[in-house]
Amino acid sequence: MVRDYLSQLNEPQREAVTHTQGPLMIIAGAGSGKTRVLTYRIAYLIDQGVDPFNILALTFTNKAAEEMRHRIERIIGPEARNLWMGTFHSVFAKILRIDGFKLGYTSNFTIYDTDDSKSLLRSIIKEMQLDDKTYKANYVLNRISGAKNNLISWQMYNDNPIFQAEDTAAQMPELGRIYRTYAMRCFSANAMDFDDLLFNTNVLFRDHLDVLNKYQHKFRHVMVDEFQDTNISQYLITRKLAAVTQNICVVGDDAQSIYAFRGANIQNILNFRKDYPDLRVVKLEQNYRSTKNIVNAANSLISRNKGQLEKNIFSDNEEGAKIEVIRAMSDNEEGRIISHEIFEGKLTGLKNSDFAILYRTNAQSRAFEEALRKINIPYRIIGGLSFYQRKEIKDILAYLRYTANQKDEEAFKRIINQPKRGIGDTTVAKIVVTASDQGVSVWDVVSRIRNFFEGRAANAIEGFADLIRSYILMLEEGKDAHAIAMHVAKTSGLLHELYMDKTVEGVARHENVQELLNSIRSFVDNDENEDKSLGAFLQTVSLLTTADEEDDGDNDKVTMMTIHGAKGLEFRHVFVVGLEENLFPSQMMLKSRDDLEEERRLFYVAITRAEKQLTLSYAQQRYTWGKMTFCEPSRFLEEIDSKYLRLGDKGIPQGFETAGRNPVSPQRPAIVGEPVKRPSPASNLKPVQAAKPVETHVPSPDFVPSDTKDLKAGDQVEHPKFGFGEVKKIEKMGATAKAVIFFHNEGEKTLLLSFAKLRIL
DNA sequence: ATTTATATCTTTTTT
DNA sequence: AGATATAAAT
Repeated sequence: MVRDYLSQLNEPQREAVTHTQGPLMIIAGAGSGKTRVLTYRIAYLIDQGVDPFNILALTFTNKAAEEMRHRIERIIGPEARNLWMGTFHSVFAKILRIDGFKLGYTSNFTIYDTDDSKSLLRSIIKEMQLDDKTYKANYVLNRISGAKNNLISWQMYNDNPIFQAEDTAAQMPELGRIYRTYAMRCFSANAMDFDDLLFNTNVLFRDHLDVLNKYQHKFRHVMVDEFQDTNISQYLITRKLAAVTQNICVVGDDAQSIYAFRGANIQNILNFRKDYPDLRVVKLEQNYRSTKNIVNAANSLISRNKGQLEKNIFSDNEEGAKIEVIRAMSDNEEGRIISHEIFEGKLTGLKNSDFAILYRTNAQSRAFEEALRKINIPYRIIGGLSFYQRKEIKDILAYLRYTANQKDEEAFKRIINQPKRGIGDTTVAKIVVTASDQGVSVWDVVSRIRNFFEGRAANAIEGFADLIRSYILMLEEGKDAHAIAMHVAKTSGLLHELYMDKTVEGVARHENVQELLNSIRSFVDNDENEDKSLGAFLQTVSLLTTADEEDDGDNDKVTMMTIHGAKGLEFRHVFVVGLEENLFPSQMMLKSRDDLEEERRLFYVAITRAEKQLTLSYAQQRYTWGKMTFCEPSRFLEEIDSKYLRLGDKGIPQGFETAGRNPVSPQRPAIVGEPVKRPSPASNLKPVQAAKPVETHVPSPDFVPSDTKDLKAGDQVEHPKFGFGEVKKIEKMGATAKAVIFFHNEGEKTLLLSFAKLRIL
């Protein structure tokens, strides 16, 4: 049966949907209707008689999977529930939960997040008595992660002299040993980090052919979305799964590959051709999303990258408005201008949800938050400090993790003295030593502490052990995740501690915990989750994407996120902000990987999110690490063919709180001097009309920050960014002192004096 | 053993 | 500016 949805597709799209037997690669340009094709393809497979149970679809975020599942459900009905869909990590975590025992893991293994991994590495480095300044946990983790993503085990790493040589050259000859210890510690903690989920799946399929066989026959059709962002480890898993049926379909766009930093490999696309000689390739080249102007501008940018897969992205949409380029004096002004533009856009009938602000780093969101709040535009931030990374949440989760898995060393370290129960570092160290001396686990010592220790600390530990035992008992009785979490929150003392804390933060934290409990309840109440156990919940939670977090139901909000988070989304009007050299392209990326092309692809992704309107902005100065720095416009601004651009005729927003703003304090005479010379941008890109510089404080030419140690209340001061103000009070805390200063233009600020660039007048 | 004060570092993106 | 680690004081 051929449903009418096929008639809604163009020729290549239809081919992508109906080519169901044998390997298929879909090169899907930005906005080419990829999601629609994937959805219909699955629906079509089911219409052709394939059981949803036999279809595996790997997506980039869990949210994307859920969304697709719902779309499919609308076409083919509730059968869609049986599809296997999700991220690589979540699908293979599920498989490892079932079959991981063959590798020596139990089904309730813990998933270590990046923080856990780093913390474990830090303690290993310390134990090995290595210098933690040469061996940075971050770097070490990256190195190990890179190895795992290329399927290099710690044994192989240590056997291969090339790695030794590399590490010695980098002054870190002990990396191999660290890798070894790390891997063994994770294993004995019954824990896997993110990379292990993929690595161990590979090992499982390599060493246990019965398991491989089972899944090869189960998944008769395998589909991979965002194929350009898969790494070798992921690729090999899919290749193995599809080895029998050869029914593998990958969808990707080399121009949108932006995760090489975490091991993604565009080579996969090329390898794919070699691995499947009778591969069918379909190119989706028509962009349905954006105006001609935006599509052409994006093409003009991306054509600067070498080694593109050949394709010709075009649009039949209207010509559309030109891309607006805005120059702002400062990061704060950038926020003001853009919030103002959104305000104006809404006057023309657009909704908040039509707008998105995209930036390179999460830290950039601050200026926009402030500006939007000021004029009462609701917004939503995706990413950043995620809900599940907050301390209070991680504490509760650590209790739950420890209840599920007493070998979880990181969880143990987190909760043993949280809330305070008089068990300090020395006590913990004693326990750990005893455990390894006796050749038993830490939990063995803790749960039978009387056999080893007595005294004050032993009492506290006994109390802790009893607590945990009561939780384990609930787990064994088969109580669901919510019942256990509720009990843990109440009896651990965490909730009570937060309840007692009446500060603003304390109340917020208490609410966060309540929210966590609610979300556990909805997990348990959700009929789509068949496994309601604590273990199932924990695994789901640790693999949540930042994009997965629920919103509060009010959806008409301006969206703010990093460009990485924006993949797969589209908005009517997109602002790409912070287009400054060293910020975007990121200095870090250029320094560590020397990869301008990936940054350019990132910019390409950002641009192609826009449907009708695109605004690019950069600031001339910006506060970073408490210091004001001058910025140069990003080279990317020049890389777009200027015929698609309209250079800022909109310097500074009129009205709002900026009116009447003046660099000169009303109480002080203007300081006369040469106009401040700003370093002229190396770029030849000049806005048609210079922005009026009146809006921000221009520091006096002879600005020399005074020694602030004799600063006192009542002093008049000048600050290069905030302008003139008066000191309200000084808060001294030992060597660190803070000054509360009322700035005439900016209001009250609290400055750390060791950072503050203040001039006493 | 725990709390508080001081010193040091960080610098990106995310499963 | 923030977090986190170390040192000193309670």
